[in-house]
Amino acid sequence: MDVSSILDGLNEAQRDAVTAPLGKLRVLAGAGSGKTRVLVHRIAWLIGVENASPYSILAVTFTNKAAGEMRARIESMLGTNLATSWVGTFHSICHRILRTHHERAGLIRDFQILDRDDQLRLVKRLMRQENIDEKILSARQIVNTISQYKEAGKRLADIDTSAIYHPIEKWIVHIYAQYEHHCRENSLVDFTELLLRTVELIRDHEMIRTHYQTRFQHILVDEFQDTNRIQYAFIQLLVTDSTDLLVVGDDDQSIYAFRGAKIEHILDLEKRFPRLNTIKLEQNYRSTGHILRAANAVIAKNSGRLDKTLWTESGDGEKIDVYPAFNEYDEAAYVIERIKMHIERGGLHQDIAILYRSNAQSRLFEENLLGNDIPYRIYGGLRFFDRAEIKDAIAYLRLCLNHADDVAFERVVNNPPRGIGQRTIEQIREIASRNQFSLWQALAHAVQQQSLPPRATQAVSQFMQLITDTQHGGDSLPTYLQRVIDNSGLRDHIKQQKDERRLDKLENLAELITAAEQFENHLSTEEKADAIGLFLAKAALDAGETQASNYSDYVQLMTLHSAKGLEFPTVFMVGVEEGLFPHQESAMITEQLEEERRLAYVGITRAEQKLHISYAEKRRLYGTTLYPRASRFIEEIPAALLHFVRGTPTHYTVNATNAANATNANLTNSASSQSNQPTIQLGSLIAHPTFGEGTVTALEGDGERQRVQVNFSEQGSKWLVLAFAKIQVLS
DNA sequence: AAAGGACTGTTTTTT
DNA sequence: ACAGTCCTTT
Repeated sequence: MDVSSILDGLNEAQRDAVTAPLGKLRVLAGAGSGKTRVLVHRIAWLIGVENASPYSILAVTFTNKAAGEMRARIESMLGTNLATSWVGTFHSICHRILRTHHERAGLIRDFQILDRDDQLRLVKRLMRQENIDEKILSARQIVNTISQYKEAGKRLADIDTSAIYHPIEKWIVHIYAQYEHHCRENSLVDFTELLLRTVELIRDHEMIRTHYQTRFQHILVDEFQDTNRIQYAFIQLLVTDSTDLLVVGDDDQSIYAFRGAKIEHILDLEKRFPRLNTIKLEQNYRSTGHILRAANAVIAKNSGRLDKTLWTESGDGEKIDVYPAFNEYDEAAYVIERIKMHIERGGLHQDIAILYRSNAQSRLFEENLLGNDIPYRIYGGLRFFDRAEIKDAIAYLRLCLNHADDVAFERVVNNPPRGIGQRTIEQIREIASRNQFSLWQALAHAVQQQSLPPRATQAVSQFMQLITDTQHGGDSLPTYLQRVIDNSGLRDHIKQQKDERRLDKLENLAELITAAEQFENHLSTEEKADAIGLFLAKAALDAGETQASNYSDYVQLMTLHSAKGLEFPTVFMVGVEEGLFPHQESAMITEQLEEERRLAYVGITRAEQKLHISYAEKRRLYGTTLYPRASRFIEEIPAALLHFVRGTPTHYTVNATNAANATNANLTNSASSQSNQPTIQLGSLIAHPTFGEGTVTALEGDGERQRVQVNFSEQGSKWLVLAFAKIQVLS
């Protein structure tokens, strides 16, 4: 691999980053500035020029997708396979370490991973056992607090229980204790535990620590602004004075504080590494000048930034269209209309993304896209391995392999229903906890002692028979999985349901077999021996395809958060209103408001050619009606970059009284309740209780949407919706 | 074991 | 408003 081909096509800053001397380097990569490129080329540089062994490289990402892309790009660039480098998510890397040193970590080799759903089930069960009322303290709250403790590195021993006076907190700690006990007994590890246990392992075992510190001479971390406390601790434990460390990230795109990310990690990195070099990537290859200037202007309002300014060599492009909609229906109609125009001009659906702050906003757009036969895809939602039928099948697989897997046991013991009711299960749990048995052992015990009623004994015996009959006899992963699903009766049960998603569910089960086949095909020879264990880990750590294939022509709908890292020729940012975005809860607290602003920055910088921003002047939310103002983020964009779009003004005379009465009969005291008013028309002089007097400069819409633009002598120009504005027509 | 009715929470999400 | 969950009923 020669030097020039590694540096080909890189700009100066990118080149500086790729060729930087070994040491501690922070690359601040603005949106669309070629961040992944730098990571990929840097690794090629390390291997090709610095003669680094691929074995000495550790590259960490947050998502499986990012890890997969990075590996694929490096491999295609180098023309070799990177088998000995570790490229993966924090969680998959920690999983690998724990599996390797499972005994030292106090785990069995095939320890299982608890996802959030499993955690909740377990905590709920413990709460019932302890008679804690879920109405007073939710299982979710407990799970969240446990995660927070773990993220802070707090084990039970680190919690001073005598200093806790609040009963709720006492209960939480009490359940935490039981939860920990149960997980330790059963070799269960939740997502946060995967990281914490690894950090403790490396911290407390010098041999292991030295091994990895020596091995990983080159450590690269992507999206560093998203690291939480344990992830940061993990990196710090591996990095020594001689480690070549590259962290890449963007403080302006830190949008995950709510899940524990600490922006300080990227901001204050030089405090940890005084010799840190910093390179900023500010040239943007994605968006037009107008869009970038808007993004720069908005983010400039934040404090404590590392201060980047994006620029581009491409032209200004079009202005940003801002559409003040009458209400959310009008907003959707605007977006649909623009999409149709785009298609008529020969554009593709996949060029377009609709981005919103909260998932609930997707519904209206879905309905309208559907109604207009425009193909669309929604990102997010349930991922493949999170679907109930898939989790059921996986639970059967787990139970067949390890009868002592109580989490799997609980999930499938009466699913499909086989007459093992609540009553029986209670008895089994009782036997299990009295004798320190697994639930499976308790079943066997109960059958042997004939301590269950005859019908239950019958049902239980059949269940045990089913599981023991499905032993793993050395078949391949997909063959065995197929057998497990067949024997479980899941398929037949789904067939009998009159669920509308019945066919989808059956398809998903078939898809699971396909996934297992593909997974096994991609394993190396030595990994094949572990195929089942590795597949189970994948099912827990990689939720499967979450997005539509790139080859299909769909309009894309997603939250602003899930849009991070993506780009689209045309972007609609919708619902850009005070209360929604910035969200109500975030508006009062500076840190949270700044995070919302970063989210706005992320949204704006998704657009390549054209950005539309819309907001509704009236919106129904949670059963009430809001009359929001345009978001401050719109005001933070220089007006010269914006083009305000209005519906085609309808220049005809309307009767304010009728219009208002038709739609808003309850509004007394408004102009609507007064008769004998002159009709409102262009040039009418009107009075408004707050804005004073003004002249009508435009009229548009009809019915409930009918509104007027009024130039008030004191307050300037405003749009008012006749249906609720308290207008008095003077002439 | 499925179906109806009350109750709840409602920003963002990966692993 | 509304969807998802829990508990009751049949």
